Amino acid sequence: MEKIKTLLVDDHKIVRDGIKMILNSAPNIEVTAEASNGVDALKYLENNNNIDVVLMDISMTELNGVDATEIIKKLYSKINILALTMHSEESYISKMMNAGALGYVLKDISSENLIDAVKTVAEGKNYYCNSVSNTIISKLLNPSNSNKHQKTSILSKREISVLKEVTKGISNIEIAKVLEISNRTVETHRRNILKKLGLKNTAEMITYAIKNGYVE
Amino acid sequence: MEKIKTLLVDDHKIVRDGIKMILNSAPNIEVTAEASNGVDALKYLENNNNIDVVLMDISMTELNGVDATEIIKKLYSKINILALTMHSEESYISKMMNAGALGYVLKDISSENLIDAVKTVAEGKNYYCNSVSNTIISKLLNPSNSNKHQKTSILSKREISVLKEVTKGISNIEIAKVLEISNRTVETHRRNILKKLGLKNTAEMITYAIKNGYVE
DNA sequence: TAAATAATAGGTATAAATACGTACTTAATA
DNA sequence: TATTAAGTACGTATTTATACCTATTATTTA
Repeated sequence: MEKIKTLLVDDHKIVRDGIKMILNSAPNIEVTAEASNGVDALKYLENNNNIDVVLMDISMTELNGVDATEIIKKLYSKINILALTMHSEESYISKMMNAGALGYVLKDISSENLIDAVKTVAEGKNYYCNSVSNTIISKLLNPSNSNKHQKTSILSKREISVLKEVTKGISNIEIAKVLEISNRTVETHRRNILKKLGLKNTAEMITYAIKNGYVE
Repeated sequence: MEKIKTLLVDDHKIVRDGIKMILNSAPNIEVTAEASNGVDALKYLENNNNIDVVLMDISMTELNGVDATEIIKKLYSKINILALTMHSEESYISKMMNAGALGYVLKDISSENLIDAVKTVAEGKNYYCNSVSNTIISKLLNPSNSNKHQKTSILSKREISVLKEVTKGISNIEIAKVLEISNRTVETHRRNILKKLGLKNTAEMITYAIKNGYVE
């Protein structure tokens, strides 16, 4: 039987090493390559045509997992991607699935289930670990519950720029200078951001931005 | 030769599994137990007297790595603790070392170096991975460089309480109600926090609080 | 014991953010 | 083509936060 060839993408070497040992212990899975960020992963895929499944972390320097997933699916549609991350927030899940991931598992998964996940995704099927599928199901059953977070991706490009500037701790007037618009426009963007996300002030905005990966 | 008995504390099962395989592959190290947070780690140590080295993550629910380290060193001074985390910020390093950790390594460490680290710490000696020792050295060479972060721990208890409330996005008047003090006192605390940390507004305060582990 | 710090709180003033309404232009879409 | 969303911007008013200053009490430290 042909082994499933995987590419591990995670910025922590010791985590890669550990997962490598776990997957290599499965008879029909092989860790063929690894990368510490999205850019390195893309470089590897450019030069090699032997990967079946990519295990992708989300939080990485250089190129994050969501964007990397999107690019990989565009360039190499046959490669299946399994998100392997510590983020259980719905916004991350939907971002990764929209980007083209087939599966989504958290890092508190057991070795056995991780092996299952890789096999399932390799067959082109979806795989979610329990807590992730619960999140998805509760969203389907109670969509109003998740409206607040759903609207995350509804932020426009300009609003995201403003949000990023706000987290730097600079005033509207300074933000206006950076973005080359009026400070009144910055105010309007801030108001719309708060409205869209159901937040009420700077403090909530920044907590939101950090938790949802708009900064760092 | 007697094996070094270790306790792994990390909230992600797959990470524990991986590190377990790495350490168990070393002839004189053995992963004797594991815990997913500080509380569970303490429970294990209460009932068992067989651990030489604790590998401790920092960010965990229930009881974080810094506090857990402090408690373990007080109760079981013979146990040596190695911090194993993704945080390279100086504030985390000094917090863990002050709490009583002997070593500090990042999760991008190689398997070989991790095994070295465990052996070194087991002998009661300090171990730092390269990037960590560089951070420490640059601090010694240029202390002014780190003044801003040094002052972290200078926040008083009350100031920390206020800081935590601020990150919730509630107003001074609401914070005052929660802490049962005047809103003018809250203002004073906020002003002192900003002054001590060299920050200038709510936005910077929240970014600071999140990055330095005061919340979540 | 003298000095410093923590925790408390008020006066007064300014700066910044938020609320709500309105409005124009352009591009995308039903 | 009519409508919607994005991006721009202003008027006015209110609420919050920040900037100074001062001050009392208790505790800690030099």
